[in-house]
Amino acid sequence: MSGVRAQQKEKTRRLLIDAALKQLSAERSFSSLSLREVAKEAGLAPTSFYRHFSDMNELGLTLVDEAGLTLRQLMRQARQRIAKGGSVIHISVATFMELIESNGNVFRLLLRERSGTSAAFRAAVIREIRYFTMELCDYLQQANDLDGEVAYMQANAAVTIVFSAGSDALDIDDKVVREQLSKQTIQQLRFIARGAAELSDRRKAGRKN
Amino acid sequence: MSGVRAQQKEKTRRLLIDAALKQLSAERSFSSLSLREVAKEAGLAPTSFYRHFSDMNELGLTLVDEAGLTLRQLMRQARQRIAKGGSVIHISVATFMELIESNGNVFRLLLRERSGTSAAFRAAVIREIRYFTMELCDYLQQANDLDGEVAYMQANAAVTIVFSAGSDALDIDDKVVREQLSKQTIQQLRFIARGAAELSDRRKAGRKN
DNA sequence: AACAATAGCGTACACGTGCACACTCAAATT
DNA sequence: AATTTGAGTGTGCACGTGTACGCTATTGTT
Repeated sequence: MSGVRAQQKEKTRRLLIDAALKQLSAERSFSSLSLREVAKEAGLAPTSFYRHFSDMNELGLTLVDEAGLTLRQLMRQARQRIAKGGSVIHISVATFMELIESNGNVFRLLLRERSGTSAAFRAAVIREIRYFTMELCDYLQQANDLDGEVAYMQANAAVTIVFSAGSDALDIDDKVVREQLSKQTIQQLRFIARGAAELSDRRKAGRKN
Repeated sequence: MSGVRAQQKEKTRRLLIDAALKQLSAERSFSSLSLREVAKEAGLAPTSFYRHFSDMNELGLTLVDEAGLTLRQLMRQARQRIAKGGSVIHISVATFMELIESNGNVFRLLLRERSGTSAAFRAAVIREIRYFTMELCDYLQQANDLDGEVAYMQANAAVTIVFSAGSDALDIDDKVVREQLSKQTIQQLRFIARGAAELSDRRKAGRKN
């Protein structure tokens, strides 16, 4: 196993993945992609596809995994910025919006497959979003000293709001309108943070009595 | 124009609409439906389809319109229940969850086409959701005497949370888990309501000084 | 050096698709 | 009563699809 062969295989595997990603757009969903199209874009014969994936489904799940990875990188990036000081909510929203702008099609993939027709896809997307939510939950719990259940509800609501805003942002070209959307999203996240903090306090007070 | 003919036409038009709705499911999206399938389900020859819709697209937009109608009926229904007394948030969530249970496929249609590949579909869905949001916004503004902009942000966030919960509910069979989801959603809506009320108060106080 | 494994190719097939076209025949109009 | 309209039919075409099959050529193993 010198690797010359395996290395080449990995290379064309990436070619296929990238070919699929490249064809994704606002007008083109993964499910509308055909095996032949992807193979062609990768410069392969249709039948060679099977040397790497048994199925378009398998390719799709790989893409979802990669998208989840992107999401986790985003979280790390946001944390680094936060460590340098500034409003947590503001920085998080800004970082997320930058993802939308630079990796719109990856995000679209997640949004679409979350409500798609394949149970496996839906489960995979939900899993990735859950990771994301859980990481935020831990952070909130520690940073704001929240009740665990309350922190989860806040994290869940926050992720929902941010993803929805991201979805809206995908259809907005005007930079000014986008900024407006960010501002609104930030305010909504503050609503949630405020409500969560109060409930957490009330619960803690209840326990002491 | 005695109507015997027009009446029959309307009847088979409904047949087509119902056929399409019938074929929608968790595993079957509208975009995956073919003209031939729909026509067959309606008991028509494929080519007869064109006497009623120029396109599958046109049928789809009609379905989205109907879904929007369903949404507005839901709002009315919730209001009637609220008038009889009880927690506004609780009743609203319960009513919405009933819609998910009885009209899951209609709701799925909205969710999917909102992030679909057709700009026209996306616009149509967004329009319907906006109507819904605006109606809620008016209600919140009047009932809670809120600042207009704040009321909109609250309505927008609330609809986002509820729709997301609805989307989750579609994949939950267990009634207990569903109830848990409802409880969580109610709590999240309270977070938002709390935060919105505070901001609105602060704004009003600011104006007086 | 001989052999096995395998990435990639080209051909071929059956299938479902949207849609064009030329019909029929009942309802509506004149 | 004569004519026009239009809802619904059946046939047929060109196209894109997934994938089975047998092949080549290169790498890895013995």
